Amino acid sequence: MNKPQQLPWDNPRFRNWISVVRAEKAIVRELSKALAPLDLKLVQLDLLMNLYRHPGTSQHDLARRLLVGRSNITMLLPQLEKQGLLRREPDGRDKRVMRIHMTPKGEAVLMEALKVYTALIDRVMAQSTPAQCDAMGTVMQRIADALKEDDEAPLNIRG
Amino acid sequence: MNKPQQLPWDNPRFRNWISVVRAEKAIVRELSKALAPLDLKLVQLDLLMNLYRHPGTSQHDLARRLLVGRSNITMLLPQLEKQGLLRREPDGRDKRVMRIHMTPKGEAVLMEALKVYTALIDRVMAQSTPAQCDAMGTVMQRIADALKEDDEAPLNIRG
DNA sequence: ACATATTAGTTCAAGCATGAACAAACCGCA
DNA sequence: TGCGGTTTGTTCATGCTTGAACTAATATGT
Repeated sequence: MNKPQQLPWDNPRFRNWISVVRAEKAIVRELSKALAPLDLKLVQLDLLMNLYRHPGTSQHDLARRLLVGRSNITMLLPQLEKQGLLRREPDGRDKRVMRIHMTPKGEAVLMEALKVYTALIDRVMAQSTPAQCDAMGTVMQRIADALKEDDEAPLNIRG
Repeated sequence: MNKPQQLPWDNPRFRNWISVVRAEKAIVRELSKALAPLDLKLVQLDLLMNLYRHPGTSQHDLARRLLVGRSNITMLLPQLEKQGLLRREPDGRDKRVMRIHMTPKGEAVLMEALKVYTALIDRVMAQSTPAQCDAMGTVMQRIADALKEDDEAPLNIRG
């Protein structure tokens, strides 16, 4: 129909968001390349990072925190287990759940990967002030919070 | 196992970046849901947005700007062409290249999708000040610029 | 002009993520 | 105890993305 009076590209908030998307894409590409020597993919690093902060977690909780399907975890774990980065052991009380633990090798690889990761982040943020970075983090945190409320309290009408 | 003196989670820049990743993921999920009624996927919207700003572009340039493979464009276009959102016509001078143009229907759908997009962005950024949003945009722009220099192929999206 | 290199687009096999359907284990309540 | 209902993890078919070959057209160098 008729064009909107104001194109999104004239909207400062929208333009700023587009910058986010582009930067995120660029970082993902760069980080993927940087992780190749460690034989780690981004999703695998994501998993290890979560696992480090939640030792002995279940596959279900892992999937929930990583925002991926449970079946994805099922197919992701054997790769990492085969590489000796983690081990799965059945829960004693609930025979359905598998508890995931990192191995020392897993921690070592994670630390190496995190060095690469932080080096990249430090590099690309070096030209912005800490105050700017914090402002960015604040905005992002609020975005995630705003959308998290949607998921947990889906009060809006679904039809 | 010697742990690094400073874990990345203690690094403000890294923590701020993690917020970016989470926010971006959340927005992507939310936007995908919001675009479903328009029968548009995110990559398709991405393509239309690029096409709007670069009418008559070639598939090769589209792929380069969208940071996807050329084969991806080849398989993406027929869907959109079948929906009547764009048309492909051969270049008069170079018989290898196809020029992509949006149809009026394509523009209409794009505008509808952009309304949804901007509404979402406006909503999640409403609780941050314009100054904070601009700071965020500045940081992101610098990140993209820093990584653009790495790439030998200059992708000049800003027109 | 002709041989070679390069480029645009396509095809195809492989890798990944998703969600529905499923089995096993657990929970709750009578 | 026993019977539905729920939860955990797996399997499988589907769709998406990629990168390597491939064809056709163009550019380049001698």
